[in-house]
Amino acid sequence: MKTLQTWNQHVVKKENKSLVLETIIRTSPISRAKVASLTGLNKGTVSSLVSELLDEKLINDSGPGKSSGGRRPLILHFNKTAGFSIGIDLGVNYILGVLTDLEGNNIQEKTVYFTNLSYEEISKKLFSTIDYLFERSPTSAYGIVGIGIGVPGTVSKDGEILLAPNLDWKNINLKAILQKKYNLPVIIENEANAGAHGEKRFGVGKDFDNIVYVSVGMGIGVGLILNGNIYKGNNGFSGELGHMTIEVNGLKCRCGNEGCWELYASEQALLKNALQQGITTSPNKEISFESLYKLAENGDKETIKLFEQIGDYLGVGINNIINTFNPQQVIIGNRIASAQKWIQEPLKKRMINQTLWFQQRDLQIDFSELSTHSAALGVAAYVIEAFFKNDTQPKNAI
Amino acid sequence: MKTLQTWNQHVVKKENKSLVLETIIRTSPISRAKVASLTGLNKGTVSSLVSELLDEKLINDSGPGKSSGGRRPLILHFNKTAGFSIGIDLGVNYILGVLTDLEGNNIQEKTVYFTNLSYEEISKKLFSTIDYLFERSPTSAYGIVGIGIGVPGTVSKDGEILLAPNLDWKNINLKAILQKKYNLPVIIENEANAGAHGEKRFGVGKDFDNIVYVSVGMGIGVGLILNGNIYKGNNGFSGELGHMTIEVNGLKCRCGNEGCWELYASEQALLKNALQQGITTSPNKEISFESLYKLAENGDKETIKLFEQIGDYLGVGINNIINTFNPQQVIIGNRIASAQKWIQEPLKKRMINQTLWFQQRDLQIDFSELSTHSAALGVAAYVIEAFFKNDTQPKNAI
DNA sequence: ATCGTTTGTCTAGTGGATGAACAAAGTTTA
DNA sequence: TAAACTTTGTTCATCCACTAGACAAACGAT
Repeated sequence: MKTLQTWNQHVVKKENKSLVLETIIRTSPISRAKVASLTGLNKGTVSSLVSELLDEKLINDSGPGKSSGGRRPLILHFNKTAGFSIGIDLGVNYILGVLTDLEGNNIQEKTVYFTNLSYEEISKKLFSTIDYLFERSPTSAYGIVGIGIGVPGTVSKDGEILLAPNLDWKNINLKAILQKKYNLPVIIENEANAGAHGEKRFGVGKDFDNIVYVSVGMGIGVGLILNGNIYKGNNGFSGELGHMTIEVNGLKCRCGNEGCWELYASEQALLKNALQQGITTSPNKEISFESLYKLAENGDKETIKLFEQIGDYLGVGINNIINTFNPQQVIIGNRIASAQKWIQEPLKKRMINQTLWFQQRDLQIDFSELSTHSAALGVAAYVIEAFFKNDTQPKNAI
Repeated sequence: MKTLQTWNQHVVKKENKSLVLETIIRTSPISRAKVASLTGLNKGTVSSLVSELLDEKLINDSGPGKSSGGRRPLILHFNKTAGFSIGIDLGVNYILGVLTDLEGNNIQEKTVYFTNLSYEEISKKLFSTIDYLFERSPTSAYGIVGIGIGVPGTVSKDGEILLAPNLDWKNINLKAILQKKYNLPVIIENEANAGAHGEKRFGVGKDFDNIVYVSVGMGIGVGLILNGNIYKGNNGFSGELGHMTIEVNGLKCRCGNEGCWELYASEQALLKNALQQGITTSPNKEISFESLYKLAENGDKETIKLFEQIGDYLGVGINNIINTFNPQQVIIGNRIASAQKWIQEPLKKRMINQTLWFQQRDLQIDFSELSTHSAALGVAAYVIEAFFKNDTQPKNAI
């Protein structure tokens, strides 16, 4: 039995206050009268809610605006600097941290690169990145409203990192650790989910409600936005589409399965194929995504073919995804997005041949807009949303 | 911009009235006091809402019950016969119609079999099935509250059947036709979605919120319940998992794709393989699911192997589904469910080998409980739910 | 017989939305 | 330039739904 209770009457106020605030955020600068007509609320109701929001410093009044044939409106603005959010993309060999205002604008950022570090070393770098952003955050009414971390692995619903294979982490409760250290709300989210949310809020996914975000790095992660919300599955383990079987009795994967998609369509596959074909970049230098990218850029036919092959296999998996989710949009994100020019064509060709006609109606394939920042901005946005959800009841600004 | 407005204050009443009604339905027989404590609402509030529900004939008062040390409670019951619902499973070679009360109990049913009929002939049979159930419905306060149809094909959000390949139907607006003919609310739903809903409401899926219902008949359809709600995708075309690729460059499918799952794991595949192996049943008789079932039942090793092979391939696709959706439960439904004894083992074996360990936690594979009735009962339930959604504001019973 | 309990109704009170009136500050028109 | 209309935002009386608490009815326990 659900303990879900749809109760009382001052829920109405909370909801309406939320609605007013969201309307101001979306359409600011705006007058009280306009808010009333947009929301359908009474002018008086809006007036009183607005005055509370002003008290809470969440919005500003910038004085009279231009008249449209009557009394001049008092212009309201969202006070986007009433607080700040920290979003971290914790990658396999980098940490990207951003500091954003309450609108999600990137105010400060810092990237640290590394290779093969232990958990202790990485967490030290993580803490110093957070500290760095803390120090650079302007003073504000609410200060830092929370910390969000995107991780390349599976996260349970209570924020424990259960398995991050590429980091070699297992069962780490980063949420508890950070909450204790900083005494702030902390959100841990899968990197692909965070990226999907970032693209939806700030990138190419703005106008869509059913989005499949495919994060192609060394592995493949997928973030699903269904009916406008992230879908995490039962234990928060969804989106493990990198381990979808696309070839029965195919290559052996370390996950125990065979024929997994990410063995055919990720950076990992690209590098392996390049090695097998004996493609050489600079002598004595390890082959890498960047070096292959340069080779292709210089017109090396063999390398371009490798990228095209990745595109083709991406198409196979994406085709499955489309037949499963019937999304409005598929977004290819993470590093591979930079190779769009070679990947796009074979991918689309595979899709046109294989996807059911009625799935192609209103379907769009896009490449990431925020590029490497989508996950960090996405978790920062999650933090902001959580802040507002708990903050529509009056809270004291400084 | 969404026109979604979270507004006013008598929404509260509607919600609470819904809550009270649902509580009574779930836990009847029950007293007003118990409803109050279960919902968290005030006794007075419950009293007034209950009196409205009594006026609307949606609940009954059966007089005093047993005391537990104080005044005897007045026992409330859900008036499950205040109205009736019609649910139809429109199959490829049959029509199954059920008449249910408002609790979804099967009151009357009628099945018609046929082969290779035109749209006109089928719709005639459909109408006569509906008429049959109409005539047998008891008189009640609200009469028949609506008609629901489950169809083996894709249905758009406004109820148009876009493509039902096995019926050879295309772009048929059955909803408009029925609404006009019967002047009642009509719900058209994909058969797999309906089946999923049926199993969730009345079958093995009762206690789960993330369910994948795999309907294996001649083809494979999938109904997805995510976060407790049916997920239909952008255009209502989701769940076309029958056309998921499980073998690159595999068998050619009439959908234009290659290596589609349903070519390997459905009745269609079973029959084809039987033919190829030269398995003979009764001479001069066409091979069929039933005849193969009998052969296997009699211990024919070859035939059993065919079923096991289906189980294995079902496992491959289900494995993909699990890695995608991380559901709590997978339900195998439709006719193939009757072959559980041969299918179950190879299916589970494939899964244990291939599914990620953390996906197997809290995961359950079940076979359908309602068997052939899940889709019909499912749409009937949809109709009932739609009735209550529009009926929590007062409506006049007869 | 008395006391405590449970149930359901009733009444007064409260919080929040609404509509209308109104003042303030504009623009448009004659 | 004055009069008339418009637009904005506040105030106030009213309404609606929920709540708390009092109360009566009906029961069990001692």
